[in-house]
Amino acid sequence: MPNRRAKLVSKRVRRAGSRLHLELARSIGEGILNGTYAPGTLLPNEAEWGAMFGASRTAVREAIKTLNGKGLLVSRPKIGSRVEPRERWNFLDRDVLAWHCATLDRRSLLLSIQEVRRVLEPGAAALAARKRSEPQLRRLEAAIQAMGNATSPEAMVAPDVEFHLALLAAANNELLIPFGIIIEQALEQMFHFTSRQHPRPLSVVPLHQSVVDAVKRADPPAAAAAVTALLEDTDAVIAAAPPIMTRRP
Amino acid sequence: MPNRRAKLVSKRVRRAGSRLHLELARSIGEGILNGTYAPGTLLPNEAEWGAMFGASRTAVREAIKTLNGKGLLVSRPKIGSRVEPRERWNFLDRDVLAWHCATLDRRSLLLSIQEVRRVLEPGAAALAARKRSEPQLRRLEAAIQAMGNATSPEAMVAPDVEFHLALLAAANNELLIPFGIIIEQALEQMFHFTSRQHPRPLSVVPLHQSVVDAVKRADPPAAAAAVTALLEDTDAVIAAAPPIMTRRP
DNA sequence: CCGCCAATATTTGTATGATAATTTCCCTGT
DNA sequence: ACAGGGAAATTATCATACAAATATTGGCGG
Repeated sequence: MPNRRAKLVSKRVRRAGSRLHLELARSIGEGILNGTYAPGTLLPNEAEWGAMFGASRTAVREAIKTLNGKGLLVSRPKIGSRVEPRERWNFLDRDVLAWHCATLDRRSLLLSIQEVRRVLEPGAAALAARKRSEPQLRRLEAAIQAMGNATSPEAMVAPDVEFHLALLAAANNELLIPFGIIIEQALEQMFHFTSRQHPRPLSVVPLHQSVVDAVKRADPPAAAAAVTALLEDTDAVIAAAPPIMTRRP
Repeated sequence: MPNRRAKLVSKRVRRAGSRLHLELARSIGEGILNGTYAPGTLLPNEAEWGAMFGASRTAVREAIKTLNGKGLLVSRPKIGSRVEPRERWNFLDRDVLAWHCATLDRRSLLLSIQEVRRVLEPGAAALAARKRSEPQLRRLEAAIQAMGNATSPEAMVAPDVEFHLALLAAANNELLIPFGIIIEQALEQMFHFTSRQHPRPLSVVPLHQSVVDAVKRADPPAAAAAVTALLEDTDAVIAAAPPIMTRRP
């Protein structure tokens, strides 16, 4: 009975609703993001992964294909799969960003994201002021209204995200859309970051409203300035939070 | 003899060096990008794709996994694979952008890209002026030197790309890195766009140099302004090109 | 001793067929 | 009319075999 594979390697209890190859991708992907498998490293081959996880080569291959598409690794016959240098990683991919978040303390992540937002969002707002359509304006106003209607802090997050995604969309440039996921991450992380204290200053709704006003009257510099003010508000919240306790639960 | 599959559907001659599943991904991906399969459409199931291309279900599944990772579609049992709405598509993925380029005329693409560059690159340069390291400065200067040494127009493209990627890297924010793909596409397309005429004005090297100067002396506003000047130069080249003949060969 | 070439071994790539799991859809019973 | 259950379609996973690609190794000749 030659190659009887040890079946007890991992008593994997598959969570319902979670596909195996997604779980494998997450597991391997997190290992890459957190440095267990550094760039340039030659990963275990497909058979070994399969043995490790108690999964078939098929499932492993599908996971690897997924990671391949995210720029985390490349595979070649006779060589195996090698971790790509970080500059090839697609940090604007939803999963990659999530796995990255799992390895970074929340404050650093937020600072890094805010930096990008300060570069991107004012410019996007200026574009929106020039190119927005009527339905896009309505979408912005609906988001603001939903923010006003929110009764609890967590009910505020979704409309806030929606507002910023709507603003990106109003810029009418599809190449900007992928940046939306970092906004989603930012606001979600902000919510957890400030959960102990007062969630957001009461000024947020007027601040958002002034963005819409500028966009509506097609005033790009004002739109950019209004967004900048909004971001400074967020920066202030981050800066005011206790510098300790930035690890997630 | 019930379901005898027609084997002669496509006399596929596989190009050397191209893996089958990559070819399938490209074929399906282009179909999605060019609107053959609109968002919300239910795609043929895996067996049907296999029959269409004369490939096995295995290869089809790997292609689908790839597209899945790029946000172009989602698959669910009993349902099949459905094309996602455009806002989920990851346009900052190398392949997606390439497939997108194949469906757009070159001028529109360039205008769209330049719009994003004007939003992001000045800000990135300002960040670089504040946070660049010594090795990053050297990388910038090496790129400029290579540009100066270029004898032919096509020899100019690579160092030009390298310069802008180095500038992005000098901003020291990994979330900006994926954006580099757009720059690569932009400069490559620019090269083809202007291939008939004088490739780039002779002023490009000094313009790049002034960016490095500002970054070196840690002057963020000047760095942003220098990059803006560089982008305006590119805009001028695009505007000056003949408005006809924007289709690729 | 060195360089070239061919055999080889290892790993991914593709094919095939079978079974499991998931979820829509319809149908039946009340 | 409605709830619940079963059938059907499709993806998900498994197992196995073979093909293709390529780094390594060993031999051969100069």
